[in-house]
Amino acid sequence: MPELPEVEVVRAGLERHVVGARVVAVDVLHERPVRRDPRGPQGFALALAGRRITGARRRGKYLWLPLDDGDALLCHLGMSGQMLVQPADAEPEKHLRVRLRLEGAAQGRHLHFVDQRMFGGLLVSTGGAVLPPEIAHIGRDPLDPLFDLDDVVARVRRRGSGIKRQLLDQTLVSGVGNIYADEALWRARIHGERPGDRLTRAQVVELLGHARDVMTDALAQGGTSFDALYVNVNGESGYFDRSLHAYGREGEPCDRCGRAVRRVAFMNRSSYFCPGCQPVPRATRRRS
DNA sequence: GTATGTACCTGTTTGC
DNA sequence: TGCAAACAGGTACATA
Repeated sequence: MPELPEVEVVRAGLERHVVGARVVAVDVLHERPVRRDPRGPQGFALALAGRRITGARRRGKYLWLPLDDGDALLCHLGMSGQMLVQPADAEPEKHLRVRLRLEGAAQGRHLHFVDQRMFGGLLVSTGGAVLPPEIAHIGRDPLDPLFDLDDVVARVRRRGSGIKRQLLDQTLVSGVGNIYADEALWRARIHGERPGDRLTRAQVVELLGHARDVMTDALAQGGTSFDALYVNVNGESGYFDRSLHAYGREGEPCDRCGRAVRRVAFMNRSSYFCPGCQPVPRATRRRS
């Protein structure tokens, strides 16, 4: 389940393996992953053909490959997306959706966009080499040198929404997904349903620091992986899941206090927290 | 602008 | 054994 660390691993892999390559031809094998490109599948393929890849950049969970004409190939991995650099004669993956045939720096190789659940996608962003306009609304992530901590803290403390929902709001702070939100909240000993406007400045600063740290730690280990869906650009799985304290640990003892980790429904998914270290706020206590 | 809920998508697991 | 429901969850969009 790609979050910021996994996307960064993919970005770094693409930077190493495909920058400088020219796209010779594009095969769109399924239309859904290019649904956000207004040109349609054929227009998408035509817009990419002949272009040279000049870089590999990222903001939050989005990554893009700037092209030599000032446009960019914008990519989101969604739930199950992969970008794989493969030999030209490689057997196509079961869920191969888009194939870019490359020459030049990646002579004889293909870039495969593989995505089982197809929440991810690709599009050619007009004039998007520096920052695709399609993701101009996405906030900077905590690993970005220009991340404005004071501004984010102030905005969090102005809203009454639960702090976990805010952590997952990519316009506020990007890159944090369900897994790392639960881990950062566990580290900060804050329950995800605590309203942002009821937290102190120091608490929000500490929480965002933990969000940054948990993603930095994951990045150092090559990203998190829970199943075969996530592999990096060379097909190698990450293994950060061994270091998780909250996510996916329902019923297991908290590593800090020993209380059983609980799971609750949250936004059509799950939240994991320690009822000892992360007390449920009073206003929502009756619901749990 | 804020707050909240839901559709999208497929493979696997769980329950009857 | 077989089928249905639940589950995983990031993003865009709708609604109030």
